[in-house]
Amino acid sequence: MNIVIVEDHPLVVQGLVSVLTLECDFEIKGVCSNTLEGIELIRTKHPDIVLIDLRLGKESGLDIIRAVKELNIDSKFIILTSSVSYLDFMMAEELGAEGYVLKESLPEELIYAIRVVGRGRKYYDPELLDYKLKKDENNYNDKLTSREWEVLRKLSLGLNNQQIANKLFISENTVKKHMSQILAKLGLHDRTQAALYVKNLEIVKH
Amino acid sequence: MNIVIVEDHPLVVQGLVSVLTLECDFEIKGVCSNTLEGIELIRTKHPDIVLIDLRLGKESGLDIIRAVKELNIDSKFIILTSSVSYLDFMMAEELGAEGYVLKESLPEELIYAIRVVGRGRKYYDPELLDYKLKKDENNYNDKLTSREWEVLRKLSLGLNNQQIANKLFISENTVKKHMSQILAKLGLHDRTQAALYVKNLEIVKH
DNA sequence: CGGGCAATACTACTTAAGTAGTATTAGAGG
DNA sequence: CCTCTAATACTACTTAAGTAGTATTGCCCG
Repeated sequence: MNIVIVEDHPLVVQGLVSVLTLECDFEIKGVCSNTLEGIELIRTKHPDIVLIDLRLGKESGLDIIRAVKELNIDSKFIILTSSVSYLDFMMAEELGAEGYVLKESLPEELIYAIRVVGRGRKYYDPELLDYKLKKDENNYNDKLTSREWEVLRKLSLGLNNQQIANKLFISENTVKKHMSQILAKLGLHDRTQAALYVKNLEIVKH
Repeated sequence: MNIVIVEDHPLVVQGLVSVLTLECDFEIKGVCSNTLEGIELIRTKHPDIVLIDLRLGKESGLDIIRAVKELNIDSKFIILTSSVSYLDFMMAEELGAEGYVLKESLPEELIYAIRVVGRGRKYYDPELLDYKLKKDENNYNDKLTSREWEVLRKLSLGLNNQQIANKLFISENTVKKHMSQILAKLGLHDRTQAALYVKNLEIVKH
Protein backbone atom coordinates (compact mmCIF):
# COMPACT_ATOMS: atom_id res chain seq x y z
CA MET A 1 0.00 0.00 0.00
CA ASN A 2 1.79 3.13 -1.21
CA ILE A 3 0.95 6.32 0.63
CA VAL A 4 1.55 10.01 0.05
CA ILE A 5 1.04 12.55 2.82
CA VAL A 6 0.05 16.18 2.30
CA GLU A 7 0.16 17.91 5.67
CA ASP A 8 1.54 21.24 6.82
CA HIS A 9 1.97 20.53 10.52
CA PRO A 10 5.39 18.94 11.02
CA LEU A 11 4.41 17.39 14.32
CA VAL A 12 1.45 15.63 12.73
CA VAL A 13 3.70 14.41 9.92
CA GLN A 14 6.07 13.08 12.55
CA GLY A 15 3.19 11.31 14.26
CA LEU A 16 1.89 9.87 10.99
CA VAL A 17 5.27 8.57 9.94
CA SER A 18 5.99 6.91 13.26
CA VAL A 19 2.53 5.30 13.33
CA LEU A 20 2.30 4.20 9.69
CA THR A 21 5.80 2.75 9.34
CA LEU A 22 4.92 0.22 12.04
CA GLU A 23 2.51 -1.39 9.56
CA CYS A 24 4.70 -3.52 7.34
CA ASP A 25 2.38 -3.39 4.34
CA PHE A 26 2.37 0.41 4.29
CA GLU A 27 5.03 2.39 2.49
CA ILE A 28 5.27 6.18 2.59
CA LYS A 29 6.22 7.36 -0.86
CA GLY A 30 6.35 11.05 -0.17
CA VAL A 31 5.45 13.93 2.12
CA CYS A 32 4.73 17.53 1.29
CA SER A 33 2.92 20.54 2.69
CA ASN A 34 1.21 22.42 -0.11
CA THR A 35 -1.14 21.87 -3.03
CA LEU A 36 1.29 22.27 -5.93
CA GLU A 37 3.85 19.86 -4.52
CA GLY A 38 1.00 17.54 -3.61
CA ILE A 39 -0.35 17.35 -7.15
CA GLU A 40 3.15 16.82 -8.53
CA LEU A 41 3.88 14.06 -6.01
CA ILE A 42 0.67 12.23 -6.86
CA ARG A 43 1.29 12.59 -10.60
CA THR A 44 4.74 11.04 -10.38
CA LYS A 45 4.25 8.41 -7.66
CA HIS A 46 0.70 7.22 -8.38
CA PRO A 47 0.11 6.26 -4.74
CA ASP A 48 -2.73 3.97 -3.66
CA ILE A 49 -3.69 6.31 -0.86
CA VAL A 50 -3.27 10.05 -0.35
CA LEU A 51 -3.58 11.32 3.21
CA ILE A 52 -4.47 14.94 2.93
CA ASP A 53 -5.09 17.80 5.32
CA LEU A 54 -7.99 20.08 4.44
CA ARG A 55 -6.34 23.26 5.64
CA LEU A 56 -2.86 23.81 4.31
CA GLY A 57 -2.11 27.29 5.53
CA LYS A 58 -4.00 29.50 3.14
CA GLU A 59 -4.64 26.66 0.71
CA SER A 60 -7.26 23.95 0.74
CA GLY A 61 -6.58 20.24 0.30
CA LEU A 62 -9.79 19.99 -1.69
CA ASP A 63 -8.07 21.72 -4.60
CA ILE A 64 -5.68 18.79 -4.87
CA ILE A 65 -8.53 16.29 -5.11
CA ARG A 66 -10.24 18.39 -7.75
CA ALA A 67 -7.05 18.62 -9.81
CA VAL A 68 -6.10 14.95 -9.51
CA LYS A 69 -9.58 13.67 -10.39
CA GLU A 70 -9.30 15.62 -13.64
CA LEU A 71 -5.99 13.92 -14.44
CA ASN A 72 -7.69 10.51 -14.30
CA ILE A 73 -5.36 9.15 -11.67
CA ASP A 74 -7.15 6.66 -9.47
CA SER A 75 -5.44 7.38 -6.17
CA LYS A 76 -7.83 7.23 -3.23
CA PHE A 77 -8.09 10.22 -0.93
CA ILE A 78 -8.45 10.17 2.80
CA ILE A 79 -9.07 13.55 4.39
CA LEU A 80 -7.28 13.96 7.69
CA THR A 81 -8.38 17.08 9.49
CA SER A 82 -9.19 18.62 12.81
CA SER A 83 -12.21 20.33 11.36
CA VAL A 84 -15.47 18.98 12.70
CA SER A 85 -17.32 21.33 10.41
CA TYR A 86 -20.09 19.46 8.67
CA LEU A 87 -19.72 21.80 5.73
CA ASP A 88 -16.11 20.73 5.20
CA PHE A 89 -17.15 17.11 5.33
CA MET A 90 -19.95 17.69 2.87
CA MET A 91 -17.68 19.40 0.38
CA ALA A 92 -15.06 16.67 0.63
CA GLU A 93 -17.65 13.97 0.08
CA GLU A 94 -19.13 15.73 -2.93
CA LEU A 95 -15.68 16.07 -4.45
CA GLY A 96 -15.26 12.32 -4.18
CA ALA A 97 -12.92 11.85 -1.22
CA GLU A 98 -12.98 8.17 -0.23
CA GLY A 99 -12.23 8.73 3.43
CA TYR A 100 -12.64 11.36 6.16
CA VAL A 101 -10.87 10.90 9.49
CA LEU A 102 -10.53 13.40 12.32
CA LYS A 103 -7.15 14.13 13.85
CA GLU A 104 -8.55 13.56 17.30
CA SER A 105 -9.31 9.93 16.45
CA LEU A 106 -6.95 7.14 17.46
CA PRO A 107 -4.21 5.95 15.09
CA GLU A 108 -6.00 2.60 14.89
CA GLU A 109 -8.97 4.28 13.26
CA LEU A 110 -6.77 5.86 10.63
CA ILE A 111 -5.05 2.55 9.87
CA TYR A 112 -8.42 0.86 9.62
CA ALA A 113 -9.63 3.60 7.29
CA ILE A 114 -6.58 3.19 5.05
CA ARG A 115 -7.19 -0.55 4.74
CA VAL A 116 -10.90 -0.10 4.08
CA VAL A 117 -10.31 2.52 1.42
CA GLY A 118 -7.47 0.45 -0.02
CA ARG A 119 -9.99 -2.33 -0.65
CA GLY A 120 -12.10 0.06 -2.68
CA ARG A 121 -14.67 0.97 -0.07
CA LYS A 122 -15.26 4.21 1.78
CA TYR A 123 -14.60 5.24 5.33
CA TYR A 124 -16.14 8.33 6.89
CA ASP A 125 -15.99 9.44 10.49
CA PRO A 126 -19.01 7.77 12.14
CA GLU A 127 -20.18 10.88 13.95
CA LEU A 128 -20.25 13.01 10.82
CA LEU A 129 -21.93 10.19 8.91
CA ASP A 130 -24.65 9.96 11.56
CA TYR A 131 -25.16 13.67 11.32
CA LYS A 132 -25.49 13.47 7.56
CA LEU A 133 -28.05 10.67 7.73
CA LYS A 134 -30.10 12.60 10.24
CA LYS A 135 -30.02 15.69 8.03
CA ASP A 136 -31.00 13.71 4.96
CA GLU A 137 -33.91 12.08 6.78
CA ASN A 138 -35.29 15.33 8.04
CA ASN A 139 -34.69 16.95 4.69
CA TYR A 140 -33.03 19.87 6.40
CA ASN A 141 -30.47 19.81 3.70
CA ASP A 142 -32.23 22.05 1.21
CA LYS A 143 -29.98 24.58 -0.32
CA LEU A 144 -30.72 28.25 0.04
CA THR A 145 -32.55 30.06 -2.75
CA SER A 146 -30.77 32.91 -4.49
CA ARG A 147 -32.84 35.50 -2.68
CA GLU A 148 -31.99 33.91 0.65
CA TRP A 149 -28.31 34.13 -0.24
CA GLU A 150 -28.77 37.81 -0.99
CA VAL A 151 -30.31 38.38 2.40
CA LEU A 152 -27.54 36.36 4.02
CA ARG A 153 -24.87 38.40 2.27
CA LYS A 154 -26.38 41.64 3.50
CA LEU A 155 -26.50 40.15 6.96
CA SER A 156 -22.81 39.32 6.75
CA LEU A 157 -22.15 43.02 6.24
CA GLY A 158 -23.64 43.62 9.68
CA LEU A 159 -26.98 45.05 8.57
CA ASN A 160 -30.17 44.64 10.63
CA ASN A 161 -33.48 43.54 9.16
CA GLN A 162 -34.71 47.04 8.39
CA GLN A 163 -31.52 47.94 6.57
CA ILE A 164 -31.60 44.71 4.58
CA ALA A 165 -35.21 45.46 3.64
CA ASN A 166 -34.23 48.91 2.36
CA LYS A 167 -31.30 47.57 0.37
CA LEU A 168 -33.42 44.93 -1.32
CA PHE A 169 -36.53 47.10 -1.66
CA ILE A 170 -38.77 44.69 0.25
CA SER A 171 -40.55 44.92 3.58
CA GLU A 172 -38.96 44.08 6.91
CA ASN A 173 -41.55 41.32 7.29
CA THR A 174 -40.26 39.62 4.19
CA VAL A 175 -36.70 39.86 5.43
CA LYS A 176 -37.80 38.22 8.66
CA LYS A 177 -39.48 35.48 6.67
CA HIS A 178 -36.33 34.86 4.67
CA MET A 179 -34.24 34.96 7.81
CA SER A 180 -36.36 32.31 9.53
CA GLN A 181 -36.11 30.16 6.43
CA ILE A 182 -32.34 30.58 6.31
CA LEU A 183 -31.87 29.65 9.95
CA ALA A 184 -34.09 26.59 9.56
CA LYS A 185 -32.30 25.36 6.46
CA LEU A 186 -28.85 25.86 7.93
CA GLY A 187 -29.83 24.42 11.30
CA LEU A 188 -28.74 27.58 13.13
CA HIS A 189 -30.32 29.44 16.03
CA ASP A 190 -29.86 33.15 15.32
CA ARG A 191 -28.49 35.73 12.90
CA THR A 192 -25.15 35.94 14.62
CA GLN A 193 -24.50 32.28 13.91
CA ALA A 194 -25.65 32.83 10.34
CA ALA A 195 -23.24 35.74 9.89
CA LEU A 196 -20.39 33.63 11.28
CA TYR A 197 -21.39 30.79 8.98
CA VAL A 198 -20.97 33.03 5.96
CA LYS A 199 -17.66 34.34 7.23
CA ASN A 200 -16.35 30.81 7.68
CA LEU A 201 -17.45 29.95 4.17
CA GLU A 202 -15.42 32.88 2.91
CA ILE A 203 -12.34 31.71 4.76
CA VAL A 204 -12.62 28.20 3.32
CA LYS A 205 -12.75 29.55 -0.21
CA HIS A 206 -9.41 31.34 0.10
CA MET B 1 13.50 19.25 32.12
CA ASN B 2 10.28 17.50 33.09
CA ILE B 3 7.41 17.89 30.65
CA VAL B 4 3.70 17.23 30.72
CA ILE B 5 1.64 17.20 27.52
CA VAL B 6 -2.05 18.09 27.30
CA GLU B 7 -3.19 17.39 23.76
CA ASP B 8 -6.26 15.70 22.34
CA HIS B 9 -4.94 14.77 18.92
CA PRO B 10 -3.23 11.38 19.25
CA LEU B 11 -1.17 11.93 16.11
CA VAL B 12 0.24 15.17 17.46
CA VAL B 13 1.03 13.43 20.76
CA GLN B 14 2.84 10.75 18.76
CA GLY B 15 4.80 13.42 16.94
CA LEU B 16 5.66 15.28 20.13
CA VAL B 17 6.84 12.16 21.91
CA SER B 18 9.04 11.04 19.03
CA VAL B 19 10.55 14.50 18.69
CA LEU B 20 11.05 15.33 22.37
CA THR B 21 12.51 12.00 23.49
CA LEU B 22 15.40 12.59 21.10
CA GLU B 23 16.54 15.40 23.39
CA CYS B 24 18.35 13.66 26.23
CA ASP B 25 17.64 16.37 28.80
CA PHE B 26 13.89 16.22 28.22
CA GLU B 27 11.69 13.78 30.06
CA ILE B 28 7.98 13.37 29.42
CA LYS B 29 6.26 12.89 32.76
CA GLY B 30 2.74 12.47 31.50
CA VAL B 31 0.26 12.89 28.69
CA CYS B 32 -3.46 13.56 28.80
CA SER B 33 -6.21 14.99 26.67
CA ASN B 34 -8.59 17.01 28.83
CA THR B 35 -8.59 19.80 31.39
CA LEU B 36 -9.40 17.82 34.54
CA GLU B 37 -6.74 15.18 33.95
CA GLY B 38 -4.37 17.96 32.98
CA ILE B 39 -4.79 19.84 36.25
CA GLU B 40 -4.41 16.61 38.22
CA LEU B 41 -1.26 15.63 36.33
CA ILE B 42 0.32 19.02 36.95
CA ARG B 43 -0.65 18.96 40.62
CA THR B 44 1.01 15.58 41.20
CA LYS B 45 4.02 15.78 38.86
CA HIS B 46 4.99 19.46 39.22
CA PRO B 47 6.56 19.53 35.75
CA ASP B 48 8.93 22.28 34.64
CA ILE B 49 7.08 22.70 31.38
CA VAL B 50 3.48 22.05 30.35
CA LEU B 51 2.82 21.77 26.62
CA ILE B 52 -0.80 22.52 26.17
CA ASP B 53 -3.22 22.62 23.28
CA LEU B 54 -5.66 25.52 23.32
CA ARG B 55 -8.53 23.54 21.88
CA LEU B 56 -9.27 20.30 23.67
CA GLY B 57 -12.46 19.20 22.02
CA LYS B 58 -15.10 21.37 23.65
CA GLU B 59 -12.75 22.47 26.44
CA SER B 60 -10.10 25.17 26.46
CA GLY B 61 -6.50 24.73 27.57
CA LEU B 62 -6.64 28.23 29.04
CA ASP B 63 -8.82 26.89 31.85
CA ILE B 64 -5.93 24.69 32.97
CA ILE B 65 -3.58 27.64 33.16
CA ARG B 66 -6.11 29.63 35.14
CA ALA B 67 -6.63 26.78 37.59
CA VAL B 68 -2.94 25.96 38.04
CA LYS B 69 -1.92 29.58 38.57
CA GLU B 70 -4.38 29.70 41.45
CA LEU B 71 -2.78 26.61 43.02
CA ASN B 72 0.57 28.44 43.17
CA ILE B 73 2.40 25.80 41.18
CA ASP B 74 5.20 27.37 39.19
CA SER B 75 5.09 25.18 36.11
CA LYS B 76 5.69 27.10 32.90
CA PHE B 77 3.13 26.88 30.14
CA ILE B 78 3.78 26.68 26.44
CA ILE B 79 0.72 26.89 24.25
CA LEU B 80 0.91 24.61 21.25
CA THR B 81 -1.87 25.27 18.83
CA SER B 82 -2.85 25.41 15.20
CA SER B 83 -4.83 28.58 15.83
CA VAL B 84 -3.36 31.57 14.09
CA SER B 85 -5.99 33.76 15.73
CA TYR B 86 -4.51 36.83 17.31
CA LEU B 87 -7.26 36.80 19.90
CA ASP B 88 -6.25 33.36 21.15
CA PHE B 89 -2.69 34.54 21.46
CA MET B 90 -3.71 37.66 23.33
CA MET B 91 -5.77 35.76 25.84
CA ALA B 92 -3.03 33.20 26.44
CA GLU B 93 -0.50 35.95 27.01
CA GLU B 94 -2.73 37.80 29.43
CA LEU B 95 -3.34 34.63 31.40
CA GLY B 96 0.41 34.30 31.85
CA ALA B 97 1.39 31.60 29.38
CA GLU B 98 5.17 31.68 29.01
CA GLY B 99 5.23 30.37 25.46
CA TYR B 100 3.12 30.26 22.31
CA VAL B 101 4.15 28.03 19.43
CA LEU B 102 2.17 27.15 16.32
CA LYS B 103 1.79 23.55 15.25
CA GLU B 104 2.87 24.42 11.75
CA SER B 105 6.28 25.51 13.04
CA LEU B 106 9.24 23.15 12.87
CA PRO B 107 10.08 20.86 15.78
CA GLU B 108 13.32 22.81 16.23
CA GLU B 109 11.33 25.91 17.10
CA LEU B 110 9.38 24.05 19.75
CA ILE B 111 12.54 22.62 21.28
CA TYR B 112 14.10 26.06 21.30
CA ALA B 113 10.98 27.48 22.94
CA ILE B 114 11.08 24.82 25.64
CA ARG B 115 14.71 25.63 26.47
CA VAL B 116 14.09 29.38 26.48
CA VAL B 117 11.06 29.07 28.74
CA GLY B 118 12.92 26.57 30.90
CA ARG B 119 15.49 29.30 31.58
CA GLY B 120 12.75 31.56 32.85
CA ARG B 121 12.26 33.68 29.77
CA LYS B 122 9.36 33.83 27.35
CA TYR B 123 8.96 32.61 23.81
CA TYR B 124 6.15 33.74 21.55
CA ASP B 125 5.67 33.03 17.87
CA PRO B 126 7.56 35.86 16.13
CA GLU B 127 4.85 36.66 13.65
CA LEU B 128 2.18 37.04 16.33
CA LEU B 129 4.57 39.11 18.42
CA ASP B 130 5.20 41.44 15.49
CA TYR B 131 1.50 41.85 15.02
CA LYS B 132 1.05 42.69 18.68
CA LEU B 133 3.79 45.30 18.63
CA LYS B 134 2.26 46.96 15.61
CA LYS B 135 -1.15 47.04 17.29
CA ASP B 136 0.28 48.43 20.50
CA GLU B 137 2.08 51.19 18.63
CA ASN B 138 -1.00 52.28 16.78
CA ASN B 139 -3.04 51.97 19.93
CA TYR B 140 -5.75 50.31 17.92
CA ASN B 141 -6.88 47.65 20.15
CA ASP B 142 -6.21 48.05 23.82
CA LYS B 143 -9.64 49.53 24.27
CA LEU B 144 -11.35 46.39 25.57
CA THR B 145 -10.55 44.85 28.93
CA SER B 146 -9.43 41.23 29.07
CA ARG B 147 -12.79 40.10 30.38
CA GLU B 148 -14.54 41.89 27.58
CA TRP B 149 -12.32 40.06 25.11
CA GLU B 150 -13.31 36.78 26.70
CA VAL B 151 -16.97 37.60 26.27
CA LEU B 152 -16.34 38.67 22.69
CA ARG B 153 -14.47 35.46 21.98
CA LYS B 154 -17.41 33.38 23.19
CA LEU B 155 -19.74 35.49 21.12
CA SER B 156 -17.67 34.74 18.05
CA LEU B 157 -18.40 31.05 18.61
CA GLY B 158 -22.06 31.83 18.09
CA LEU B 159 -23.15 31.61 21.72
CA ASN B 160 -26.04 33.64 23.12
CA ASN B 161 -25.83 35.62 26.35
CA GLN B 162 -27.06 32.81 28.56
CA GLN B 163 -24.55 30.37 27.13
CA ILE B 164 -21.71 32.85 27.52
CA ALA B 165 -22.76 33.40 31.14
CA ASN B 166 -22.63 29.66 31.79
CA LYS B 167 -19.22 29.28 30.19
CA LEU B 168 -17.72 32.11 32.22
CA PHE B 169 -19.60 31.31 35.44
CA ILE B 170 -21.20 34.74 35.69
CA SER B 171 -24.78 35.97 35.41
CA GLU B 172 -26.51 36.81 32.17
CA ASN B 173 -26.91 40.37 33.45
CA THR B 174 -23.17 40.71 33.67
CA VAL B 175 -22.74 39.40 30.16
CA LYS B 176 -25.24 41.98 28.95
CA LYS B 177 -23.31 44.67 30.77
CA HIS B 178 -20.08 43.56 29.14
CA MET B 179 -21.79 43.32 25.77
CA SER B 180 -23.12 46.89 25.99
CA GLN B 181 -19.67 48.06 26.96
CA ILE B 182 -18.07 46.18 24.07
CA LEU B 183 -20.49 47.61 21.51
CA ALA B 184 -19.99 51.12 22.85
CA LYS B 185 -16.19 50.87 22.82
CA LEU B 186 -16.03 49.38 19.35
CA GLY B 187 -18.65 51.77 17.99
CA LEU B 188 -20.89 48.92 16.82
CA HIS B 189 -24.65 48.49 16.98
CA ASP B 190 -25.30 44.84 17.77
CA ARG B 191 -23.74 41.47 18.54
CA THR B 192 -23.75 40.37 14.94
CA GLN B 193 -21.47 43.24 14.00
CA ALA B 194 -19.28 42.41 16.98
CA ALA B 195 -19.01 38.77 15.91
CA LEU B 196 -18.06 39.83 12.39
CA TYR B 197 -15.50 42.26 13.82
CA VAL B 198 -13.80 39.42 15.67
CA LYS B 199 -13.91 37.19 12.61
CA ASN B 200 -12.22 39.86 10.54
CA LEU B 201 -9.51 40.23 13.17
CA GLU B 202 -8.85 36.51 12.95
CA ILE B 203 -8.57 36.65 9.21
CA VAL B 204 -5.90 39.32 9.52
CA LYS B 205 -3.38 36.68 10.50
CA HIS B 206 -3.92 34.54 7.39
C1' DC C 1 -4.87 55.84 52.80
C1' DG C 2 -7.96 57.18 49.15
C1' DG C 3 -9.19 57.33 44.11
C1' DG C 4 -10.11 55.01 40.18
C1' DC C 5 -11.23 51.11 37.60
C1' DA C 6 -12.71 46.35 36.53
C1' DA C 7 -15.86 42.88 37.50
C1' DT C 8 -19.82 41.48 39.35
C1' DA C 9 -25.06 41.81 39.80
C1' DC C 10 -29.57 43.69 39.92
C1' DT C 11 -34.00 46.04 38.22
C1' DA C 12 -36.73 48.02 34.81
C1' DC C 13 -37.44 49.32 30.44
C1' DT C 14 -37.39 49.41 25.10
C1' DT C 15 -36.64 47.45 20.86
C1' DA C 16 -35.03 44.05 17.62
C1' DA C 17 -35.29 39.39 16.42
C1' DG C 18 -37.48 35.26 15.46
C1' DT C 19 -41.80 32.05 15.05
C1' DA C 20 -46.29 30.63 13.27
C1' DG C 21 -49.72 30.86 10.27
C1' DT C 22 -52.03 32.63 6.22
C1' DA C 23 -52.34 34.67 1.62
C1' DT C 24 -51.30 36.54 -2.98
C1' DT C 25 -48.70 36.78 -7.21
C1' DA C 26 -45.63 35.44 -10.90
C1' DG C 27 -42.97 32.18 -13.24
C1' DA C 28 -41.12 27.49 -14.43
C1' DG C 29 -42.14 23.00 -15.91
C1' DG C 30 -44.63 18.68 -16.46
C1' DC D 1 -53.56 23.97 -18.35
C1' DC D 2 -52.48 23.00 -13.84
C1' DT D 3 -49.09 22.44 -10.16
C1' DC D 4 -45.30 23.72 -7.55
C1' DT D 5 -42.28 26.95 -5.69
C1' DA D 6 -40.09 31.47 -4.72
C1' DA D 7 -40.97 35.86 -3.39
C1' DT D 8 -43.69 38.99 -1.42
C1' DA D 9 -46.52 40.72 2.66
C1' DC D 10 -49.27 40.74 6.73
C1' DT D 11 -50.73 39.90 11.79
C1' DA D 12 -49.92 38.42 16.27
C1' DC D 13 -47.09 36.54 19.42
C1' DT D 14 -42.79 35.23 22.29
C1' DT D 15 -38.23 35.78 23.48
C1' DA D 16 -33.60 37.52 23.21
C1' DA D 17 -30.96 41.57 22.99
C1' DG D 18 -29.58 45.88 24.39
C1' DT D 19 -29.88 50.36 27.43
C1' DA D 20 -29.82 52.96 31.70
C1' DG D 21 -28.95 53.50 36.16
C1' DT D 22 -27.29 51.91 40.66
C1' DA D 23 -24.43 49.28 43.83
C1' DT D 24 -20.85 46.34 45.84
C1' DT D 25 -16.46 44.18 45.99
C1' DG D 26 -11.59 43.86 45.24
C1' DC D 27 -7.44 45.45 43.37
C1' DC D 28 -3.71 48.36 41.85
C1' DC D 29 -1.32 52.68 42.12
C1' DG D 30 0.17 57.22 43.44
